[in-house]
Amino acid sequence: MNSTQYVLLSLLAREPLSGYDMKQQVDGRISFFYKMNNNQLYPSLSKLEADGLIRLQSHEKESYRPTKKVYAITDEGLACLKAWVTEPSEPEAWDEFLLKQYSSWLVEPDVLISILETRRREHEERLNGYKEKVAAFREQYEPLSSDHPFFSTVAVIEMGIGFERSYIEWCSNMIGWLKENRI
Amino acid sequence: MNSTQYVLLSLLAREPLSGYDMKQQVDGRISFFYKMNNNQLYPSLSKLEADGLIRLQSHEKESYRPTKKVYAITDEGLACLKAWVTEPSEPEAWDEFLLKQYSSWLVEPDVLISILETRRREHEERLNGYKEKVAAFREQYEPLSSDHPFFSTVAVIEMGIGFERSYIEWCSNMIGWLKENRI
DNA sequence: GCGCCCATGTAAAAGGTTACATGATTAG
DNA sequence: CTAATCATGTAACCTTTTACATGGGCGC
Repeated sequence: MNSTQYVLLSLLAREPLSGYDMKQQVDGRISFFYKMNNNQLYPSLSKLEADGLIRLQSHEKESYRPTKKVYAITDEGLACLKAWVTEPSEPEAWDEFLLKQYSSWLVEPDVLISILETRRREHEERLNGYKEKVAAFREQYEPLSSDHPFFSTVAVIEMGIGFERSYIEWCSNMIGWLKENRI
Repeated sequence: MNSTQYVLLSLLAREPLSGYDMKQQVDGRISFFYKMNNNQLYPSLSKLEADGLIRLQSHEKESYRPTKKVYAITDEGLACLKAWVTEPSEPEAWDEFLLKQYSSWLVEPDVLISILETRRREHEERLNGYKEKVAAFREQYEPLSSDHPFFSTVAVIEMGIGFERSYIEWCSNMIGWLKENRI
């Protein structure tokens, strides 16, 4: 199972769609963190169907158009998707985690909270690592001149720090929201 | 020219290194946004050398060890790297932009400032787009239940908002710093 | 008539991942 | 004597990207 297949399952978990419609949705709605092309799309659909994770719901020939094949997710497909979403991701895999979060509505709030807490801890560790690196650089090489390699090294790590901070904040917001609305 | 080749140029712009040392540096220092393996490494080095962008500086046989091939960047290589760094990246390509910023010390501050300002503007537009999307969702579907697909949709866009914000802030910090230290 | 939209797909090439291969030395 | 480190590389596989192919209808 590759990530394209999980994306297709994620979309079909929401509503039945044709291959063409799935591509439209990916392009229009989640293109900022995932891109798909026809080459991955149709073979992935065939494989999902062969594995029994999706099934052909209708096969309409609308007048002149090519037969539109609308697929729906099966119970096995839904179980497979749920298992993938709750399975831990590596901290580097931003996009995989985002894809999983796109199906977080399938997961029980308590399970989701514990996933988010683990994730937050990992990113707090990374954040501290980056902070230490930058502090060491700044101490040793102050003042930094913009034509020195370390200027860029520090700049790149600063970007990492920003991302980790917003990641951690997002986890906290999600956890807070889930705990408030759990009762 | 693929991104691996630019990474190698970025490292050699800082100091002469052997293939093995480049891999060590990538693994140890910039692994959080870039990964490299031997398969890409050695063919890329050969190609860069064939294209005259790097040259073999020394070819030492230290007693028992395999001959260590230390490469240095050429003037053509430096020009090529500089051209790549100043060339605009698409807003989606985070990692490419980060790689380019790793060599930003080669670029004149004024040029770098204008690159960062363009970049910031692009991300401000994206941020506004996401904000509008979330507002529309929240207005239509309040209150959001955590077992409804839109809960996840909104969550994912919120993460995008966080990233865009930290990106914009980083650009602003860089621009501010460069302007202060320009005189 | 030209190009775009719908809707399915395929082929070829480039890029990336995993694992293996050599071969000497040093640390346990 | 086993495993790890240094240092080069190759082979096989998987994924991704780019482009093409079909074919009718619709707007300009």
